[in-house]
Amino acid sequence: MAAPIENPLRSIYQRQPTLPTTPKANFKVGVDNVIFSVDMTQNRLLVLLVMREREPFLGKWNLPRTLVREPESLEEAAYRILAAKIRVNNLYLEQLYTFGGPGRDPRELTPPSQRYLSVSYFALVRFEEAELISTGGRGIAWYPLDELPELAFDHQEILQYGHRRLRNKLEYSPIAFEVLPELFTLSDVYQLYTTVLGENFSDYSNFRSRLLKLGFLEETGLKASRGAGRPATLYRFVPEAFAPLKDKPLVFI
Amino acid sequence: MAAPIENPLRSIYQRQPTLPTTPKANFKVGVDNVIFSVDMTQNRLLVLLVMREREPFLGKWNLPRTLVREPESLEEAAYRILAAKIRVNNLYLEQLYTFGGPGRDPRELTPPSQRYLSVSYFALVRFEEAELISTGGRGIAWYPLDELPELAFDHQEILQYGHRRLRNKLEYSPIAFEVLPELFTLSDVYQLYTTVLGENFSDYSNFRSRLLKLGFLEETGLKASRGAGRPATLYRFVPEAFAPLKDKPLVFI
DNA sequence: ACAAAAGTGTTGACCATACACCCATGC
DNA sequence: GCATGGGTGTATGGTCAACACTTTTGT
Repeated sequence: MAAPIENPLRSIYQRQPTLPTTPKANFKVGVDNVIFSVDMTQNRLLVLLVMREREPFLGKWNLPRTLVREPESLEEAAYRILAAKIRVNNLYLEQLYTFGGPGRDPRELTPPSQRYLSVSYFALVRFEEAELISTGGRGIAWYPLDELPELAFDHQEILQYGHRRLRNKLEYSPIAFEVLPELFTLSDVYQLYTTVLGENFSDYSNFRSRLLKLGFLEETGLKASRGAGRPATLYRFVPEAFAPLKDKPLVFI
Repeated sequence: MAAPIENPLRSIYQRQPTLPTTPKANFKVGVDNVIFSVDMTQNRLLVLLVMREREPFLGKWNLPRTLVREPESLEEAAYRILAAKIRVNNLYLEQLYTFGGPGRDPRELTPPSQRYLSVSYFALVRFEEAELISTGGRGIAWYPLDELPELAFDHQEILQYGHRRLRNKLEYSPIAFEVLPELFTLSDVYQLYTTVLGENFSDYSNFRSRLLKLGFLEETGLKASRGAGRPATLYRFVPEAFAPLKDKPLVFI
């Protein structure tokens, strides 16, 4: 996964080194969450956006965010905004990337000189159980990734970076099962993969046998009947069976 | 790559949310570099360490680091420390992870309350051309990864995280060629992989044919004779030939 | 001539892909 | 009984690990 803002090949001697006498910057640290979920009924990949209620960018959408408070860790701050916006029981959360260039936040222009750095987090939640918490009424919504509004700050970039991470993670780690219900059918899994990675990422029957051969899905014996067609077997993800595969290069494709 | 400090499965409702009235923390932002290089003559993986010259942890080793100054970006700060410690022409640099929990730095204990966050960067440089810059004489050295001294702060953790990233990157991206000389033999490449990933990661002849089949190494026609034995063909990395493979899941193993 | 290092080839096991086909249910 | 979605099987080609073998050099 390449970092988005870097050019690794640039020689360090093409740069004018910052004079060591420049004062050390003072930062406020924000945490920005890229929260994804998948609406399986409509096969849509969604991201959670919040309408800004103050300047700068009042009235524009942005990612759920907060400034880190005195006693809390970055991860705690990430959980805090998440919990302020939605109620969920299961989620996957990991740090994404840190954006810290000068000029990211227009508030930096007004003295006393203050820099704004933001550590972004990436989350995946179960759409069916995610209950949005409406504070005062308006201004929080799931947006399909292909119908995004214009975003404040550099949140477009952060979101793209998160999307790339989501697709990669799906291919080699079992985050899908954090977000599927306790019991699920194999076509549930297939659908989830399809809506995130796009159509024709793999044949259903091959996907199916590959997945089963990995050996961490347990047949429950229960069946799910959804309208017409043969009822599907319900499976359960078995973390203990997955553990030994943790560090191996997996391919769910 | 799992984040090191997180437990994704923990429910957010097991946490006591930070009261929104807690004041926003003020941060100094440090950049810590995990700088690797490979000594091919001795088959050793090395990391650059610096002896601390002030409190806290005076006299202990730590990663090269600096606080971000007013006008510079994170990446610029990373380049700045790197350039202050070594002179190189080629390097690979990318952001690693951000560590920001309270209590990481003992200086946080003395008021006025100030938090220290550190954004770590990961770098790979060419050992043969990396010239250490000795400032005042002592206190900067390449350490083999299996003979590390005790490190200050949480730098042991940062280093381990960097090491994990290095091994992963080596498997699916061409960073090795950033660090090999312009012209190299296939056993140079093999040796580099072996010293980073450990012995028996793959048979030489299989590694060789896999690598050549990828098609981004160009035979130069030149030969390298190193003592006894058949002279080896010198190859060159061709970035244009690699470009189309950029987003595909590569396996160098 | 022979040791040392580079480079080629072969084999059998496994795995991915693209399909064709069978099964259980609702209507 | 037929449409619908679930599930199984198979033939083809490719890839991978292990290992034997050939080639080109220095001494």
